[in-house]
Amino acid sequence: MPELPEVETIRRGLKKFVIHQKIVKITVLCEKSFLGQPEITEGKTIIDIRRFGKALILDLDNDYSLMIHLRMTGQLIYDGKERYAAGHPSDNFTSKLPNKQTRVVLKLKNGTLYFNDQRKFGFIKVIKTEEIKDDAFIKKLAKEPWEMTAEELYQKLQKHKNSPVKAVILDQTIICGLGNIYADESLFMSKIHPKRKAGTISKKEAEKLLKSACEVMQKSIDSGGSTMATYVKADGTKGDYLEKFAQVFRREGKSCLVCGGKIIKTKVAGRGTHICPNCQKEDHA
DNA sequence: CTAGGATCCTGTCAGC
DNA sequence: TGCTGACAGGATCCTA
Repeated sequence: MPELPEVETIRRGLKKFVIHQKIVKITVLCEKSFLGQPEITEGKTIIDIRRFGKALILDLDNDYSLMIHLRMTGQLIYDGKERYAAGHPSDNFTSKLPNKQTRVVLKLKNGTLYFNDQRKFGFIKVIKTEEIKDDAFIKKLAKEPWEMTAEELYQKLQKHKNSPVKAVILDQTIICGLGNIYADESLFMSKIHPKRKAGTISKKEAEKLLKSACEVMQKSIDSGGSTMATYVKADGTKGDYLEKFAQVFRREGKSCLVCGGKIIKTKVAGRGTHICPNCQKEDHA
């Protein structure tokens, strides 16, 4: 799914397009994609849009909120005077909606917000605004990289010392915001092999890793996420983190931009993982 | 408690 | 062409 930078990009975009709009009608096309009663939100106005890690919250004017998690393949596409689309990149951004992958349709006063999700892992749920902080997922979220000290990260790595470092930094209850792309990019930037046991990461390396995570994600936010945000307008700007900044992600077979060696793809913690074997040594010590 | 693997679901692509 | 297995920008659940 969209990782933290993409969700932040969505938040900013939606803030521009749907805030202060009234939800006229919600149509649920896939039962498992919408939890709670849609009727509670109908006729209510969106007054704020917040983000907790990779989760998005639309606050309404009746003390209820809509919590949205895109997981792997979720997308939010606003179709009004102009179109704003963000989330998992696909042709849906520009195609006619609703389509086969549309799970929920939120008819707003001046446009329509489509929730598309190929794999149905994502969801929208109705929640009382004051109960968000007690939500099982929200409650467990760790700090985002820029709120955390290197010492804190180091201690957490020590606590999970037998797991591969990549698995540890993908855990949202340990450090919040990284997903598969930014985990690979952060590890490459800090010259750490993703398979190394978390316990072998020195304080110095933890510091470098934290700094890299901040840098990689901030850069992506600044450029509008990785391929995600699309204004379908004449001059359409487009997020293009992968093209512009990715050093290893989806670059297998290509040359490392630092040493010229060949980037390879392997598997760590059950996820596709990209590394430069020359810059990131497994047997560091 | 940690660590690892299976699982939710649909679609696409490489390799026979 | 048709089939098969692997894989996918996430997180949870189950087991040892």
